Amino acid sequence: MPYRKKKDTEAQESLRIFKARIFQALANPTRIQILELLKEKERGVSELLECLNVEQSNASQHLAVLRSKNLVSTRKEGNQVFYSLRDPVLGKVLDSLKDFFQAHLEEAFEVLRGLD
Amino acid sequence: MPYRKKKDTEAQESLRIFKARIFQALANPTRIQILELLKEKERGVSELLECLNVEQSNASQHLAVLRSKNLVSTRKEGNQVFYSLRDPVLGKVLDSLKDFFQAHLEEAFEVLRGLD
DNA sequence: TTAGTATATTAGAATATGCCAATATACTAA
DNA sequence: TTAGTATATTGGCATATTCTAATATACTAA
Repeated sequence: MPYRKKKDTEAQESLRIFKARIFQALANPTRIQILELLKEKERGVSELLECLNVEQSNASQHLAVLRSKNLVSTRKEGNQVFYSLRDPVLGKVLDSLKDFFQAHLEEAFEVLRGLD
Repeated sequence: MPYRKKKDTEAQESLRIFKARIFQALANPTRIQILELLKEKERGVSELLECLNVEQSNASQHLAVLRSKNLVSTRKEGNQVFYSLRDPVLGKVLDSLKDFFQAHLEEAFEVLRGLD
C-alpha cells in the first residue's frame, strides 16, 4: 500500500518539523533560563527581568518566541503579566540533557573557559 | 560570598550556552531524522542518503553540524564513512519530546495540515 | 485627563542558518 | 596512472535570528 506508506512518511516528517520548532525555541540561553525559572513556579515578567541580565525589550521578544511556540501560558493581573510553563513535561525535556552533560562535562567546561 | 555567587552564575550561564548549542543542533527536521536513524544503529552515509530526501551535499552539511557539536562519532571503512550516536543519552533527549506531543497532538496535526 | 509603571511591538543592522551548485578530497579498481 | 565512487567543503544567495533603540499599548493612580 504505497499510498498509506507515503502518508505515514509525511506525518513523520511533520512530526519532525514540529519537534524541530520546539528545539529551536529551546536553542537560546536566555530562553532556557526563562524556562528553568518557570519550571519552578509561575513568575511575573518583572521578576524574570531581575534574573535575566538582558534588556526589557529583548526579554519580551524571547517571551514572545515562547508564546508563539505555545510553550508558556500567561495570566494578566492588573498591570502585570505572569508566565508559567504550559506543560510541565517541558521541564523534563530540559532535564533530559543533564545526563548528557555529566557524560560530557569536559566540553561544558571548555565552553566555560571560552575555548570553544 | 558574592564572588562565589558570581562564579556560580557564570558557570550556570555557560551551561545554558552549552545546552542551547545542543538544542540548536536538534532544531532541524533533517538532523532529527538523522539522529533518529542513528538511534537504532550505526549507519553509513549512503544508507542515510537513501532515507533522507535531501541532496548529498546538504546531508553532508547537516552531518558536519552534528560532528561540530560532537553529537555523533564517525568510523571510516575503506571508501565509506559510518556514523553513530556519540552517546545513547541523546536518544533520550529526542524521546523526551514524545510526552509533549501526546499532550499537544492538535498542534502537531496543525503542522501536518500546514495550517501553521 | 495626565503621568507613571509594566509589558509588548517595531525598525534596522549584524550575524547565523539553510540550501543548491560546483568543486575538492579520499579511497578503490582497472 | 586514470576513472569511478563516496563523502566533504566552498561560494553565494535567501531567509531567519538576535540584539539595541525607539515607540506603542495597557493598566493604575492622582
